[in-house]
Amino acid sequence: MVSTREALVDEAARLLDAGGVESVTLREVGSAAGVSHNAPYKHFAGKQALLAAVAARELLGLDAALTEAMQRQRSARMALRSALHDYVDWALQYPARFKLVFGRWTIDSDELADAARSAQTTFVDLVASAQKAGALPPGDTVRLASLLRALAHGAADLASAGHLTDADKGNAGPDELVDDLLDYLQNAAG
Amino acid sequence: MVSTREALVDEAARLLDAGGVESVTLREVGSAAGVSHNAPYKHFAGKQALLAAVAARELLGLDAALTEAMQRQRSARMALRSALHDYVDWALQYPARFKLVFGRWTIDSDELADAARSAQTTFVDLVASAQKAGALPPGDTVRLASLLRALAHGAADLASAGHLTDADKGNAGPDELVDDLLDYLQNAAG
DNA sequence: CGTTACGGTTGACATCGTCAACCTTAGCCC
DNA sequence: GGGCTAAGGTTGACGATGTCAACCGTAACG
Repeated sequence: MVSTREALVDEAARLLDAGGVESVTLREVGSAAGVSHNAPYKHFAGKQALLAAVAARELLGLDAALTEAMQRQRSARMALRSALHDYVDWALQYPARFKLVFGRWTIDSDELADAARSAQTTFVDLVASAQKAGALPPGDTVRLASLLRALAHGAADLASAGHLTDADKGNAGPDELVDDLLDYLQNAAG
Repeated sequence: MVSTREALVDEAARLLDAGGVESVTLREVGSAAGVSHNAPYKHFAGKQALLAAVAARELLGLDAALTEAMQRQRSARMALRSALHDYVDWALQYPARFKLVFGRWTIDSDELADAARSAQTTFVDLVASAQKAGALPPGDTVRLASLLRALAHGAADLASAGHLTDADKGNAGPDELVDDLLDYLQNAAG
């Protein structure tokens, strides 16, 4: 038997996927977890704190997936490409979790901040490997990582919101945009 | 004397800036416009329709700013850079409007769709000019425009949410990321 | 055995989006 | 002029929701 706290986080994540943030109500979360509409307050300071716990759990999962992609691939370039594609695919499959994790955090959560720091460090390491392997141009690694992260984030967000299909050409999805940038950077690395 | 409808849109935009989307209530919008809490329903089908009107107005303003930036600058490269910087600056100054305009639209609004199409066309024209001037590599213009738009969007969104300062190096703000990408693309065009 | 902290409950309250019913006024047709 | 209609406004109500307060049982511990 899992703890009630975990059950609440599980149900909140499930409702999040089912209908977006606005469909997550403390009453339904409690009800689905088999407790009353006010039980969540015994485990979280409020709705925002519950959502922060969901975000932290999701961010830890992303970090783990990133680490795994790093070790699975042969070349640093393919590892980076794979990681960015996984990120984009995850964002498109779970848009509500994506917006929750990478939206503005309304509360201060150490759990969440730690998870974010860990994921950021893992990704910067991955970018550094790709630089050493000559797949990316040299220079400030953190700054280059920010560039890659910003593009993947923006492409995923625009696509998720339906703003990338304006020209309905169909050949400019978020995955293709990531590949385009990697190609440009590869050439710049000479 | 402006129409009540315009006043409602004005007040909604003002409340949006004051405290985010969740602080925009139809009751307060109506009250601030000097009408009752139900008057907005005489002009809009509901809250989403009112927000869509705000988004459409904002998008038209963006399009106009884009056109103006296009004509103000000497070179196509500077025009593009200026337009992207303006976009980022606007997103950082009015994060709620930014999220509203570029988030998922929950209703079908012709007004909104037309404004988006217009802004998209203007931006693609700007990218085409930069390609002709040799500031950007040749190739699918729409796709290249998507790449630029995705980066600017992602950088602005991450910065607005506070997720770009993790390493607090301070030298990788959204404007710098835009410049980095433009430099890489300029070299690829050479 | 008394006390205390934890996790749960019920009940209440203010706020919000929305719907229904009603009112007023201007324009229009006969 | 008299009646009709539509636009724009009002009040009142309802259900859903986040949150607070009060209460309660139970297990650990001195």
